[in-house]
Order: sequence, then C-alpha cells, then structure tokens
Amino acid sequence: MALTQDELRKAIKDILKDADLDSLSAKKVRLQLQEQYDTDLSNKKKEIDQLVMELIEESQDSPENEDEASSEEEELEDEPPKKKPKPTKKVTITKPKPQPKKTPEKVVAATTNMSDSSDGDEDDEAMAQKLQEELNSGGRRTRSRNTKKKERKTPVKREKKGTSTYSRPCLLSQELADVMGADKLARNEVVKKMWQIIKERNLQDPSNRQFMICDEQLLPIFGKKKVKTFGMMKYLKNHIKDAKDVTS
DNA sequence: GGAACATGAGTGCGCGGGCA
DNA sequence: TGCCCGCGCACTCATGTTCC
Repeated sequence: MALTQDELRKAIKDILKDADLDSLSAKKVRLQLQEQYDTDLSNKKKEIDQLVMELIEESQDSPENEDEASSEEEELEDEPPKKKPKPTKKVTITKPKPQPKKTPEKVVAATTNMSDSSDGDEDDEAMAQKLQEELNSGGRRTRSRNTKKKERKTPVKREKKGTSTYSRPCLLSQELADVMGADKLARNEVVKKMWQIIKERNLQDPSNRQFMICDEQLLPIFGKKKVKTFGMMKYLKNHIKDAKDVTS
C-alpha cells in the first residue's frame, strides 16, 4: 500500500497532535505510521523525517501563535528598553528537529507557537500547557550555560587554551598592516591596537564617542569617514585573513 | 559609583538527542 | 553503547548606556 504524501502528512499531523512531545521522535512517528498502515515505511524514512519537521515548523508559524508571540513582545516593549539578555539570539527556532526535547528557550517558543492555528485546537493548547508545566518542573534538558552571562564578567575567566581564532595570528591586508605595523595579528590584538590608534590620534567623534572619524590612513580600511566603533570588526574582517592561510 | 548589558566578528567546545 | 550531528554559549576588545 503506497501512501501518498498528503496521507502521510495528515497522519503525521494526527500523531504529533496527540503525541507526548517529551518522548516522541521521528523514528517513533515512523514506527507508529508503519503500525497504523501495516506497511514498511523504511524507504520513506527521509520523507517522514522531513514532514515531521515541516509540520512542527508549520504549527509554530500559525497565526494564533504569532498572536501569542506578539503579545509577549508587546509585554517586552511595555518595559523600558533596559538591559535585556540578548533578545535576538534566543527563542528563534532555526531548525525544529523532530526531537521532542527542547532547550528551555525553545520550549517556551514551542509552547507559544505549538497550538495548531485556525480551528484553535484545544489539544494543542493543552499540550503546550503540559510542556510548560514540565518545563517549570525542571525535567528537561537544560544547559547550565543559560546562566553563563553573569559568570562571564566575573574575574574568574575560563582559560580557553588559546586555540580560539581570537588568539591565533591572522594575516592582515596591506592597508591594515600599515596601520597596525605588523603583517600578522590576532583578532583581539587588532581590536586592541585599533583602539590604541583611535586614542592616540584622537579619532573619536567628540559629539558621539561611539563613533570614530577615520583619517586618511583608515579610510581605505573602513570605507567610510565616520564609523561606529562597536562595529569596527565588521569592516576589519575584510582585512583579516584566516590563521590557516598564515601558518601554511 | 559599580555592575551589567550592548555591539560586532568567526570558531571551538560542551551538551544532548538520534541512530546504527 | 558509541559515534555523529546540531545548537548555542564563550571567547576578545573597547566605550557608552542603563539600572540598582
């Protein structure tokens, strides 16, 4: 019995709707489908995996969920723009894998997005609630690093073995090398040196010290007369080549 | 006044899930 | 059970801004 894609899709949707996401996996979905249709679906493994991902993604994109998400955003916006723990990075679900276990951020996103749309599925809402409860009870995969943000600034910095590209020497472009006075420098050294130059030459914009005014030597590097110092790496990266090229 | 966050870049690494 | 894969944080540097 050959299942059409539509049939598969519908069946998976049903399974996802009723399933306990905490223990569900793409494999289990496939097995369940095999049982359900009494047919071997191993040749459709990829297709099923893909469908599972798609359906989860779909459910997360549903308008109702957006409402909730936006209401959440509104809440955030109500607050003054005070310190926020990097709003951009989290919550975004880049790849909703069929895996049921999610990071807390993802679960939050999932719970706000999971309910499948249009006809306002109570099952999904219940599921979302359940997930949230499980989350609160702390039973899921949690990365201890979620709290790292604070640790970062503490004096006890983890030693990083110096293998990071930051501390590895990179090849500098001719223009940058002229400014730096060296052909090879680590990225962090480049930034450090750049700040030194900015101060030495008094290049900071007096009206807004977040900006720097490029002199003739820096102009070809940054390509602009006025550059925000925070974003200097955006320009510098074009003048820094990978360490591998250097060492080889 | 001090602490924490914001801002940008690219890579290493830890962690956890999936699968054979 | 062990390998593979993907995700997300930490790393580096500086100053300005905001909050407590």
